Amino acid sequence: MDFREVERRWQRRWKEARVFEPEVSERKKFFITVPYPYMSGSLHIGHGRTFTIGDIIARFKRLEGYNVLFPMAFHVTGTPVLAIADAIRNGDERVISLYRDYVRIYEDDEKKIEEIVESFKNPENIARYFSEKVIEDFRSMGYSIDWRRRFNTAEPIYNRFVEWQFKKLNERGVIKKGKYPITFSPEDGNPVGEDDIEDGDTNKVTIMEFTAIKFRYEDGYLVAATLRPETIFGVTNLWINPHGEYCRVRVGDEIWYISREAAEKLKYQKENVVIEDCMPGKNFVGKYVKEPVDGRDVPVLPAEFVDVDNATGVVYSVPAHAPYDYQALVDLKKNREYLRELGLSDEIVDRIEPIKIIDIKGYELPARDICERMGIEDQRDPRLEEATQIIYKDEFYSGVLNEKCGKFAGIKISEIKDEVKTWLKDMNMGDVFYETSRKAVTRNGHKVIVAVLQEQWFIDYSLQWWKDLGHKATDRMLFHPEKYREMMHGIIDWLNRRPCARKRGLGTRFPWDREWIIESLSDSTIYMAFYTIAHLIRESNIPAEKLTEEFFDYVFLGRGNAEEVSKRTGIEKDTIERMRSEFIYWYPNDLRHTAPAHMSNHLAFFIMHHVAIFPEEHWPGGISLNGLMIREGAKISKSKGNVIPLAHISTRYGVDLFRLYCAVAADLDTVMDWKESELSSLRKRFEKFVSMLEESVNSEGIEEDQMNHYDRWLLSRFYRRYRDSIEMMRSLKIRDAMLNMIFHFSNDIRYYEKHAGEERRRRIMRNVIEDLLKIISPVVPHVAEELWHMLGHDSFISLETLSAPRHDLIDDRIEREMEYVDSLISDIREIIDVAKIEPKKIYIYTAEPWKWEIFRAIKDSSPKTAIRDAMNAGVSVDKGEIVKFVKRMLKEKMGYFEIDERSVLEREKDYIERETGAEVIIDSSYDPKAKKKLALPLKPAVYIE
RNA sequence: GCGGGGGUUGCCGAGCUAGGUCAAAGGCGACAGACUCAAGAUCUGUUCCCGUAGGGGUUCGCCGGUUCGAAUCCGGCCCCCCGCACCA
Repeated sequence: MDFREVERRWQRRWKEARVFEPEVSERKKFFITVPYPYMSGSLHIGHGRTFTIGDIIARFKRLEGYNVLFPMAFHVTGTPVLAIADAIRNGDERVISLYRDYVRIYEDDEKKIEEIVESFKNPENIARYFSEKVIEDFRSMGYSIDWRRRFNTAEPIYNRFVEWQFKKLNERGVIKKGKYPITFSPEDGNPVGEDDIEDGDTNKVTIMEFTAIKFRYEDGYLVAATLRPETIFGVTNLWINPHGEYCRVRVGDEIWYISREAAEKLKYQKENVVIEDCMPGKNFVGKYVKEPVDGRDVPVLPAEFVDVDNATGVVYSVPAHAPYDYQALVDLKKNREYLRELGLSDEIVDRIEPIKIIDIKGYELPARDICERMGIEDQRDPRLEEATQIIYKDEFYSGVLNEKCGKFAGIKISEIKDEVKTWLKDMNMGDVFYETSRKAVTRNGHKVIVAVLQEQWFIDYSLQWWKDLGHKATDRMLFHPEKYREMMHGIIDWLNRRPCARKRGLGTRFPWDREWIIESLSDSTIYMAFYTIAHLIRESNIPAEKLTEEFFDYVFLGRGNAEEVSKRTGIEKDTIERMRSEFIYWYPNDLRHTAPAHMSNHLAFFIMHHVAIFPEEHWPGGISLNGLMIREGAKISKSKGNVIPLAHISTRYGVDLFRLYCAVAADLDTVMDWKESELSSLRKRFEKFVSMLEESVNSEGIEEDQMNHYDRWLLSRFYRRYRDSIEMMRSLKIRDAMLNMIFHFSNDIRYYEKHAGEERRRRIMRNVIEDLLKIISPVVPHVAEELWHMLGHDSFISLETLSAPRHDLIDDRIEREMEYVDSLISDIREIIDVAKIEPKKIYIYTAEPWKWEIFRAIKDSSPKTAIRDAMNAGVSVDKGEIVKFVKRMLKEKMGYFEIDERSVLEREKDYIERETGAEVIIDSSYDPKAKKKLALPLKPAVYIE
């Protein structure tokens, strides 16, 4: 078979006959989506896996009788396409050569390639060029996509849809504007992402929220930052670095004293921050500040461990619970000379005693206890970090605030921490100060700090009602593999406020603030709804302006009426009604197939946005996922140079072969390793399988009354596999189904041929070929279509429906008999091998009838009652013999199944002789080694000479 | 750190949600035989260890437990992978 020719022919005919363009009908429907690809380049085999699996599912659903919609569109919003166009415009050689390579996949003429890449200076051309190519690529992969419904995410009609989405979200009160902390580089004046940070990929930088507590000092506050605001009740003093530089800072109408570094950072976190004047840290030493809760006076003391470049550069001391504080205090008390140098009296430190505010089992005074246990003797000891971690963890989970903590007394830290924080803020005793989790610089060596965006639009996923709905949907949906359901629950819990607008990139303008562009993950959440009407918008040539809020309200939510909407928008009433019914018919999206990488963003938003906007009956039906594809053990990436473009599949491998490989190489949820060697061995086996099928096309099947025992065996095997495979496909065990139907069944065929010969194999295969082709057609549609037509059908197998499995042909007995013979043959082989015999004659002895009687009697017995049951079977044989026999049977763990051993052996005598190369004699009275008595039911005794 | 997943015989990889029929599917690799002048391809067999009669022994990350019986259930430990937001 000329696979390439076959692929092209059927792709052409599918297109001509519009077989994958489903219409609204009475039939049950199935709406499957695979996320649209991002159009910044061409797609490769790795992407191909996901789309291929999606297509296999779509095609299988058609076989099950569903009216299947599988649409596709193109994602172009966001910054990457823009960035690429910029780079090409700026003559960035790396990018230009990368894009030359991409274009070279499709074009031969170097001049033309140059022209095309030149045109990429305009980002729209990039999107357009690759969209067109992807359509070709997907067609060449045989994907059963309805292309009438395609669109790209930068089109005006789609922008209108995204605007509508945001208006609906706003109705629900989840679109908010406010402050938002991000990592930021003051020198670059830009936000920095993980990619921009030195070692950001390996050593993550997260944003920590410190509570800044205001201690009254002179005309303002000395502001100390802490991650443990609940310890404020145990504060004994403040620590300041005497060598640091501290500033008087005007923050709104307050005066704060913090380190210079902190002041610089604060400018990016609060409005109206002005540094007024700076002084050395030691100026503060020995002064007293007022602790805000009880108004106690506490001293400011010097400490070397205080880092002016961490948070506010001022920390408060809780020596009872913080190892650093405890140790610093101990050091200070020991070091009188140092005190004098700084002009401090002994008394100021001697008066300080740790205030214990947390009760916890196993500690008397936690900070002291841990320092003593670890043998820490100095505040510069690096193990203090570890000690802090230990105390923090223990206190957090099992510590309880004691009577010194006012209204928080008696509550566990883990339960009260956030409340203390809010309380401090509400009482204006505290504020928030953000700091990075570690000192970080950008790749150009610029300092990374936390900035707070003051006017950021975001979607507030933290709302409880919303999360509740998300969980509810997650509980009802289908997840495959099932383990992702748990993960989704976790992700929904973790979701928080998320910025949804940016200043740059392609996309939809923010409806209430045209300077902003809706961020491109937020515009790709409920777009499956848009597929249901996209082709009608185009068909009727409806301009984007007419796609108003009330239009979408009616079509997607059934609000208002068509008459009115038609009048207001000028869109034909019929068209509007048609769109409404199209949406009603196809929605919800029954299955979304994609890769697990999208769980925490796309898929979570997919669920959340649906539950916020749509009524329950239109919530997502399910999510299925397949793992990554790697190649020869390595990640597939342009920089590794191991990319195989999707466009090369057809010529280099063959599309059906690729599809089959995707189906069988790995289970859906595991990583698939593309190995050239496996692929070539798969090709050989597949080609052989196909030509074996071709041989049967013109053969005549075998009538049922003409069938022999081997024919029935093969049909039994086939329909058992066919029945099982349908179930496997239903539960998306595509790999198991195909291994079963193609490879395991091939072994059956080979076995059959050994018994019945090649000619008869061709004929018996004609009996099953149509059902076989159907079940494998989702995976290898071109070959299946070709053979289907060779068999004389005019219909498309792609639109056929599965026949019910022939349960009447599944015959346990006949299969057991063959197993029996084969296990006997392998026993004989083993004996020959172990005993090193040149076999001439093989004597086979079947078990005596009384053994069968007992076998029958104990078939349902437990091991404990088997002997008793055997005794009661009424067999007149020596009791000792019976016990010995039953014990052996128990050991063999033989499953009960009754066959007439002797007649099976007689029938298969020739076969056994052929396989063993010796003469076979059954139940002879010649028994020189007294083997017969060793025979068990289903396990004959053997003597070889 | 938080959340999710996993460690299986030379390698890859099923089985482990419903414990026994599991020395454990399948593929790759290796070995032997058939075919061939030869190579390749194909087919057949073998591929944890021992064994001159179909048997025995030791395995499924480590330690322990439940059970007549565990790769499969429970507890602890070690190791590995993935995601963690303003980025598609």
